[in-house]
Formats: sequence, C-alpha cells, structure tokens
Amino acid sequence: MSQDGIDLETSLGYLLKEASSALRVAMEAVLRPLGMTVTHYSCLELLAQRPGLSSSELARGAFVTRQSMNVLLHTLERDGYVTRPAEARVGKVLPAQLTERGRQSLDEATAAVRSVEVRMLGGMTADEQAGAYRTLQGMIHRLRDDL
Amino acid sequence: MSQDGIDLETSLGYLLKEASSALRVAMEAVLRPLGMTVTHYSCLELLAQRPGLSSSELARGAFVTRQSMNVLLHTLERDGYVTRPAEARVGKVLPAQLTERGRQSLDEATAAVRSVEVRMLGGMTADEQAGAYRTLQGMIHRLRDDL
DNA sequence: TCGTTCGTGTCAGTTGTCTGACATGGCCGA
DNA sequence: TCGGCCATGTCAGACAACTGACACGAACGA
Repeated sequence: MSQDGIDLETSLGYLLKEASSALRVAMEAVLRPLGMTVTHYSCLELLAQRPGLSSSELARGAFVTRQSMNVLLHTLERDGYVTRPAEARVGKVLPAQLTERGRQSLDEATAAVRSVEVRMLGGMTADEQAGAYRTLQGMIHRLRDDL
Repeated sequence: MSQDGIDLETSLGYLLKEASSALRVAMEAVLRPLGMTVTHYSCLELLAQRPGLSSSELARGAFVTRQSMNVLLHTLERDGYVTRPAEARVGKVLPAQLTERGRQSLDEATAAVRSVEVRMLGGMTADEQAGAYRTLQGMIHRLRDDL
C-alpha cells in the first residue's frame, strides 16, 4: 500500500529539497538584476577562491556536468569575464582565470548572495550553525558512500 | 575585493546545495532503473497523499513551475499513471487521481526512495533529526519571508 | 616497456524546465 | 451589482542542462 509512503510533512529529504529550492529562488531573485544565474555566479566564485581551476573541476564544484560547464565557460570567455590559454601546457587541461571585469562582476554578486545567506541564517546561534554544518556534512558523506 | 567572498569551505548555503545535489543524484540512481525521474516520483507521491490535487498545486509541491508540471502530467496521463476529468467541475481546476497502475509504480519507487532516505539519516539520533528539521524549516521560513 | 585505466575537452542530439503571454472562471470589496 | 484581482490551464519559444560518444594525454601497474 502506498498509504504508508514517505510522509512529505516530516521527511527530512523533502525538507532538504524544499530548503534548497527556497535558497535557489532567493539567489536567482538577487542575481537576476545583475544578469547572472546561480551557476554563472558559482563559477566565478570558485575561480576567485581557486584560480586556475579547469572546466571539469569547476563543473564538480558547481554540481553540473563538465559539458554544461564547458558551454558556460565559453560564454564567460566570450564576454570577457574569464580567460583560458589557447593551448594546454600539460595534458588537455585549460586552467581558467578571472579577468578584472570578472572580478568586478563577482564583487557585486557576492554582496547580493551574502545578503541572502545572512537572511537565511538570521537568528541562528553559532552552535546551531555548527550543528547544521555537521548534520549536512554527515548526510552528504553517507549519501555518496556506496556509489 | 573578492578575497573575502563567500567562503565555500564553510558556507552553509553552499553545503545546503551540495547536500541537495547529493540527494538528487542518489535518488536518480535508484529511480532510473524504474524508468522514473525525481519530479515524476514527487508527483505520484504527492497525489497518493493528497488525491485530487490540481496541476498547479502539484507544481508547488514538487518545486517546479506549473507549466513544467502540466507537460509531465499529460505524459503520466497518456501512460496511464494518473487520470484527470475531461472538464472542470468548478472553475478551470482539473483534480488529478492516481490509477491502479500509478499506485503500483509508486510503491516500487517509494521503497527505493525510502532506502536512500534511511541511508542519508543513518546514525543520526532522533534528537539530531529533530534539530535538523527545525533548522531547515527556519531557513525556509526566513528565505521566503520578504518576497 | 607497454597496455590499461582515468581524467579531460569537445561535439552532437535530446530532454527538461523556464519565461512570457493569453483567456477563462472564482473571489471579494466598493 | 460590478469591477478589479487572483489563480488556473494552456500555448509557444528560448534556454539550460543532460546523456552518449569520441579522441587525446597522463598516470600507474604488470
């Protein structure tokens, strides 16, 4: 019987999806005026913190396929936000770098995204945040364990 | 400067997205053999627990637009998983119902999804789960507050 | 040394979801 | 009563992301 299915009212999986959806919607709302999508922003933020990342590494960091990241990266390159060498120095890896324009664009976006995160965390104590951090990391670890 | 941007290593927002991504990947992995996507499953599960939901209500419950849910619902109807009246009894709302085939299909999927959720929650105490529940609900509430 | 395995970049085609727009039918408040 | 407002279902087009496939170079073990 499906009467005893996953109870959507109490399921942590459903709630996790709901929270993620709410976060995505909120981020899209503040990023849209800047002409940016969430993946777009994620890519720039990753590059700022880890310059020289390859397209595949960026893809893993932004939770999309390397094919998707590749087309995004070509767009960002065409529009002058990032640069990549024309040829690989080693293997086939093309390390990407932020341009000055990319950095400026990222700074605006970071401020907007930070405001969303601050709002999301509003009222939570440091202990509660630490607890949430451990909980989420535990979930991630167990979900990926037996693949 | 972007040096002090959102720290991806400690950001709860990033971790939330990561956890959601891991959950989605794990669910896709167990649902794929059944020929089902996550949205597909979500739709059936919602209908099982709340028979008579409209397409728009299902869309909100599955966190997609009503346009997306509409095309999915037409497919499910064509394949005999759900039924909808040809005409609206009141307004334009077309309440959907699971067919017997839909119920059977859902039962398989529910077992698979439950195994994922059990794995994700493995080792967490009831207190920890309750804490995670409150934390996520707080985040959702605050994120949606000022829209 | 050589062969296997892995990661990367890329091309092509498909699918899913989204935005924008429209008409329609309830639901109030003036 | 009626006008505005809202939610619904639907159509069309655009776009983002996916799957599948291929070639190439590096890394590792036999």
